[in-house]
Amino acid sequence: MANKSRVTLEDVAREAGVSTMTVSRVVNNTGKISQATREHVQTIIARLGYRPSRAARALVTNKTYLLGVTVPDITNPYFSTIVHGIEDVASEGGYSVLLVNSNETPAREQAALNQIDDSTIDGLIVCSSRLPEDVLLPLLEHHRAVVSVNRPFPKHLASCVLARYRYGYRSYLAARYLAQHGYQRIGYVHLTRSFMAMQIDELITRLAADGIAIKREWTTSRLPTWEAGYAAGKELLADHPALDAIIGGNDLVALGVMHAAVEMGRRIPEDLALIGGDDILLASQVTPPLTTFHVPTYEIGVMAARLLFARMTGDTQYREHIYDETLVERGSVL
Amino acid sequence: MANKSRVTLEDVAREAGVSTMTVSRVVNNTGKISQATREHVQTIIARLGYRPSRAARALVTNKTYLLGVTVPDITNPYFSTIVHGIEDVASEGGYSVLLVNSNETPAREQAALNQIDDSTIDGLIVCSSRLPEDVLLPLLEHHRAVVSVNRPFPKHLASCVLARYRYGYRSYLAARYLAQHGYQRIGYVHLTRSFMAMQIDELITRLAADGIAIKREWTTSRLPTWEAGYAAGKELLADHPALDAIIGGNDLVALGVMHAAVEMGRRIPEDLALIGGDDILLASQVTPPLTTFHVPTYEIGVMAARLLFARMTGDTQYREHIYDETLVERGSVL
DNA sequence: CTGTTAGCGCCTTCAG
DNA sequence: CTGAAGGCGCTAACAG
Repeated sequence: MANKSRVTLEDVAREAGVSTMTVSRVVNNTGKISQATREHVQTIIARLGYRPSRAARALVTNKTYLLGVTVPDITNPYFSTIVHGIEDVASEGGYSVLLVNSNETPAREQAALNQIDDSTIDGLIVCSSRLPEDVLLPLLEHHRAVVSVNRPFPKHLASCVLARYRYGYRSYLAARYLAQHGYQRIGYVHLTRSFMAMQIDELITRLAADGIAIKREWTTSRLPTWEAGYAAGKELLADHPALDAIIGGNDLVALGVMHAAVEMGRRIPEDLALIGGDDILLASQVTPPLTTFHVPTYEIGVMAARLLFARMTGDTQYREHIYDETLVERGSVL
Repeated sequence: MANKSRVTLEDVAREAGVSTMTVSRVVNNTGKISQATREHVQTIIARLGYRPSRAARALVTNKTYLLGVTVPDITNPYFSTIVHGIEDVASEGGYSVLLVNSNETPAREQAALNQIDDSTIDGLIVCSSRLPEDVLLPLLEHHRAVVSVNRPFPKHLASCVLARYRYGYRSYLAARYLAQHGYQRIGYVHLTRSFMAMQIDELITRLAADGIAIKREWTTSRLPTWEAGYAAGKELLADHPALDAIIGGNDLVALGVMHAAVEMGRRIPEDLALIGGDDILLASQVTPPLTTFHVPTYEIGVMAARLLFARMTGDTQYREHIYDETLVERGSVL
């Protein structure tokens, strides 16, 4: 490192008395090389401390060995576990992960996607994008391979990992479950910008068809964070003290509501029942433990990466991986 | 994208009737360009959908606008929050983050670092590396700028973000705190491979000097995960039922111990006191809430990124950012 | 088995 | 204000 500039193939070739191609072949284990020259070249490589330039390689081979992954919030255990799954598969295949954490800010997601194109990464996994279709789709067209998690896409653009029904279908199931258990006034914290979550109006309509009445005022739309859930809980319970159950769009939100409720003197589940979603560790550790929907988060990441690799290796078929969200009955409902 | 190959500077130049340099200048907003040609070129760029190749740029400018970040476990909220902080600063500066999640596997950390060099990223932040010095240091020498989090490095190699005393000093403080509160038989779950955590023997020795006796058998060394803590709790409490307090190397571990203890019929804190470290959300939400050490995790990420940018922009001075870990007294200690 | 010739797409340098 | 030449470090495609 004392020398000013990088050791190149040419340096090695000169020193070894061979051509750059021979060195290149040794480095890449390509073509036929006599054992003698191979070893000789390897010695020189070691002595000079040569390391191939990924930038130069990328330029000529058009491959970066990088996968892009966008998530709205890496701090959310739901997403960090997905990333973990992706990472495991990627690293097996010799790939690294370029992480884009948009921090629940669509503008930032857009900016990041805008500067990452097919010369930066070989493939892209978009998790729960918060961008509207008309800005998202054009940004994806520059890429050779795309996989979407938790959001359906035009089939020619990307393969998808999706919940069996819809991501938000579980809110509907949760409401029915609560109704069956005798709860009458059910509140709902919808997740803002989640394109998969059931919209509030639709939920109300469908439940009405089942004879379950939820009022508009009992619902609110928030970011998928604990803090947002906490604030939602405070407001909902202050404005509508008669609520006897609240459905959170995910565990973080439901747990925030739980904290608010306890602070306000409600007993869970006697005074207020709670249901979340995602089954994060925290959900199982609070008292009472939170009834929620289990989601195979790690597998979602693994499957997304697999679907991406399939696309990257020329499989242009649209493929889908459907996962199930299963109710985990715990103590937050009577 | 129907066309087989990428639109290049040359395509734009030809179409616009100018040289590639002119186009390049327009793209990069460099040098003096007449308003007329600038606009003309921009039109062509838009029409052709030209996007500069990052690979080609990287080759000639030697800059990738990528920061490498290695963490042992992205699923650990401690690290995902640090990454969040790094990401925020990076994206402000137009940088993206290349994430290496070694999954608590040193071999994987090594493999990943080995294929990421200064032609891949412009700078590297190494968080809580689990690699021994003799394999880690050589891997870092290839990089232009390195920052270490939670592990001291030779000053010429990297700037550092470190806990004021040592990362593991808090275990010592925790033991003293427990002793002051009347606990006599204090167990300790040390974090395996953490280079900053106080070694078990040292902790015992120092505490002995303070008149606090901890037996070797009351301690164990585990991975920094909830599951590992749970297993440790089961074993420690089964083998040494007389323990009246246990210190976890971090919150995840301490919370695992708590769960095990409750399952085994212990009341917290009456039968068993618990102290963790990191102050993750989960710690504040269990019952009773966990006494722990607050760590400014997000700021650690921010500072690490700032120190890295300083190094990348030619500041070769060794710099250090020291953060404090402050005890948060909650309900898991009488 | 090994070497030669051409670029990959862009920017740096130096002329105009 | 604009252009021509050259090269970043590597590999693909041909020769030998």
